[in-house]
Amino acid sequence: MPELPEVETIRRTLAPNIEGKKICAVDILLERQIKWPSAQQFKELVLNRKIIKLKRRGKYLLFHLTGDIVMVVHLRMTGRLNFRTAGQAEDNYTRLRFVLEDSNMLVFADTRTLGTIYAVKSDELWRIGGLSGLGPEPLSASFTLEYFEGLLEKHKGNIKALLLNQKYIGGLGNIYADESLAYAGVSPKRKANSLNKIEREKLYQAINFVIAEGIKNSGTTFRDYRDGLGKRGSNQRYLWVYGRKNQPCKKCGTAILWEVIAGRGTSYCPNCQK
DNA sequence: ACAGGAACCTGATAGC
DNA sequence: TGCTATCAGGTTCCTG
Repeated sequence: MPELPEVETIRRTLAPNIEGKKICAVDILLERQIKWPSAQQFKELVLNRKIIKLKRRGKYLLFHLTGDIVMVVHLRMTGRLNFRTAGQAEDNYTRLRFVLEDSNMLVFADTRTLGTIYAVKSDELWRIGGLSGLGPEPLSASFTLEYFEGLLEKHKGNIKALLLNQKYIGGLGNIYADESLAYAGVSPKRKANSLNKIEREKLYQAINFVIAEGIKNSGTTFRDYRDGLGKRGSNQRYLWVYGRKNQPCKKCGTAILWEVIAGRGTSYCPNCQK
């Protein structure tokens, strides 16, 4: 569910509440969401350690703990991380609960149970394949126009599939891929290497723009997404195409189309996006 | 390299 | 009201 802006918002809302706190208890309610190591070993690795720093890479959250341990969380479609003060009601679909030294809690809840959680020594992050192979992310120094142009020139596959591929660009998902293409005026059906120089530049700027706006608006809440304190994002108000099937394009009034492209539901304006 | 489909899961909603 | 089909902010694995 959450893409880069949502995960970044979760990071920002959680960090001040959990950094510097010790994990005093771990309740694992659904063991299979712990992907590495075993549930028992996971518990031993994180218990009684202090959360030094909460970082993010792409759609992954990295909890840096004392003793060179890193707990890594990927929320997939419906995962949530919630900071709960001692008296607050239990989340529905709680799968994992961390009780902190001040008796507040960090709760992992996940309706569809697709989220994945790991704990590794900091020199064993390579065990998490999707994380170690992550491409440069929008707004970062390594995501240059030169890199992006080279990427598009090298690939003759579908542009939308390329934008969604985390090893090429880290952090874009279905919403922001569709929005980027809409802002750039590029059809999601195009082949990556068919974009000319102007289109490549427009798309590069569009990606950085929609991600920055998404962060500024605290993420996009369609259904499940909430920040680390349970609040909704507001970016859904500003979307051009995603979730707007049959509604008029905000630019030209043409009805937004929806169809499956590159295996994902895709929204676009057939008039503005060529 | 690339495309397409299935798998992993549960729940909301649209349509009949 | 009640069934069925489809869809969902993701990723990985398999086949062709």
